[in-house]
Amino acid sequence: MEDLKLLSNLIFKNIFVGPEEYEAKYPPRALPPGACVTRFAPSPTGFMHMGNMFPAFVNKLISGATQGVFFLRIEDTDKKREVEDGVTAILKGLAAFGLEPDEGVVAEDEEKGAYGPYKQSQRREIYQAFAKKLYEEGKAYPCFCTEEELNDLRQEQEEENVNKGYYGPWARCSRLSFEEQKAALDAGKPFVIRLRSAGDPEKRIVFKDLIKGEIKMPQNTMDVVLLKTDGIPTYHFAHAVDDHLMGTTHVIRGDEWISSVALHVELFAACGFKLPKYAHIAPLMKEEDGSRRKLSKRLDPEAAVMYFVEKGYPKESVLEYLLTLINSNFEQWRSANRTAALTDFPFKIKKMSAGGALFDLVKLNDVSKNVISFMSADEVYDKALAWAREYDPLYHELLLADPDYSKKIFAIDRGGKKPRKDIALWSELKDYTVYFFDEIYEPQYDLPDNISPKDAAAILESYLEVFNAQDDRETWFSKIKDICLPLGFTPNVKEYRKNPEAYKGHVGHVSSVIRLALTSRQNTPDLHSIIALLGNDRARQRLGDALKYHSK
RNA sequence: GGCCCGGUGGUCAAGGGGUUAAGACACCGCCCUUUCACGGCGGUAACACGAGUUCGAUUCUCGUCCGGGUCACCA
Repeated sequence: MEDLKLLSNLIFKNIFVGPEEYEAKYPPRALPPGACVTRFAPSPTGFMHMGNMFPAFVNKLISGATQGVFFLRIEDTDKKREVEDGVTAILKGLAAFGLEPDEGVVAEDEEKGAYGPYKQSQRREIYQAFAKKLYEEGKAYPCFCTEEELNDLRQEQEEENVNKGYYGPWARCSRLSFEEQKAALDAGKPFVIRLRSAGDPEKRIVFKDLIKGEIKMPQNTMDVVLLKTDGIPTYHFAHAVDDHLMGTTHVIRGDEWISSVALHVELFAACGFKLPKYAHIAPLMKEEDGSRRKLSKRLDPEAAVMYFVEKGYPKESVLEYLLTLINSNFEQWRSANRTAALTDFPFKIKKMSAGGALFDLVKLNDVSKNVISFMSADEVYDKALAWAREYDPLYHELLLADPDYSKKIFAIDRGGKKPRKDIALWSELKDYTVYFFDEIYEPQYDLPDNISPKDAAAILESYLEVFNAQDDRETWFSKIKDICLPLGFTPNVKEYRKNPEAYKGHVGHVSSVIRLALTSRQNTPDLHSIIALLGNDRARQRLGDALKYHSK
């Protein structure tokens, strides 16, 4: 007994605060019944990508739907992989999609909440305290095996064709006596702390995954590393200690973690912690060469969360698209509640699909067009402006020069029962509205195949004679109809279809010539509105320029 | 290889012993229409395979196949 205490203090130096004190310091949360405490726990190893963003969103959704708490914990236990400004990158990615945590790390060196610190690198003593207790209870032991020894072990196991790992008869250090432990310690040998697994390979654990349902698998038998040589915990041990102390009720993470649940079950039991509920989310997939694979942070540009920000997808669009993947009944709800806030959607984790979905940019675009079509002109202006400030300075300047004018542009064909749905990204907007801005507009004088320059000139000439930008819609269009017949076109489209030989074309073709002259586009929103915005002088100028060109 | 998870149209998916197997995206056609969009109507297209249970399996069970994940002092 004395030996144990002595060794314990030798192994866990300067650990004077015990687990009981931490338990007291972090009491259970006072939350309404049914409230879920969820978390996002990334390691700061690079940019945010869809692979974490997706689960983060689900976590946020669940806590939000239950008046719970969503906190951010930084798992910076691997200094080798850590990246500079990693926390900032995570925070930025989260903020770009409105997924700010309620609690936890909120800036590179700032956090809020009573269950911190929320960076694992600052929780070393806590893990040590719990590991020390485990050691004293005989549930953990120091292991002095070197990397080479471990490699040899693995090779040996490979040759004997048995499961690889540090366990049972292969776990040499688990049988070290106090004397041997002490001797190694005194010799200054580096060591890790391992779990002394009590698992029985013949027995199975059963747990209920909130998404996948009942899962059975063999008990854990591995004497996994709890504390690394540097005294910092591995993911598994940190998960147990942190999620217990922080009061996490629901652990929602990618399903690559499913196979470690057996370990986590043992760890929680060994520590005397109540097991949280688990939900494992299938990964987002990508199709390539006919087969699918997990969306790759390294290989796929669209995996990066900032890719969507740069492209100019409104954050609502991305979230909404993700929701169509997350909850099978979201689209139905959305079509019944066109303008309701996303947070009003009655999210149910049970409705999540167990299989991995292909990430479909085409569908995203469709969702985005819908989202934008329901925005007001002011909203479009504000959001496009914010995007342009960051990613298109020239366009930003143009929008800013005359906000009122810009808003009128965005108001065309917007707000009615059947709004246009042709913008999916802010980055499309400049090209889409280019003819409204003289600074960037370069007229082009192409014509449709069935219109000769001579006819075009004739149309423009006749039109200029009657043109007035102040005309109301009806007058405006009747003037166009009126010039048709004398020029050999018919104002009646149906008539033309019946009898195409009799005419050069119909009013649509005439309009096309005018549209082309004014915008250099075959397709535009409502021409009458465009003319009104362009104003008399500018419109006349453009019509005249085109006339000059075609008369050559 | 061991252990897990998954498999309904091209994609996302509803359904869960008896259904004409929803809906959305994409695609095609028609209608509306001065263009494009929007909208409306319609169309092509699916239960991986094989056994078993059952009067009856897409649904339940088993096996096969295929896809994915995991077997670190990484998370």
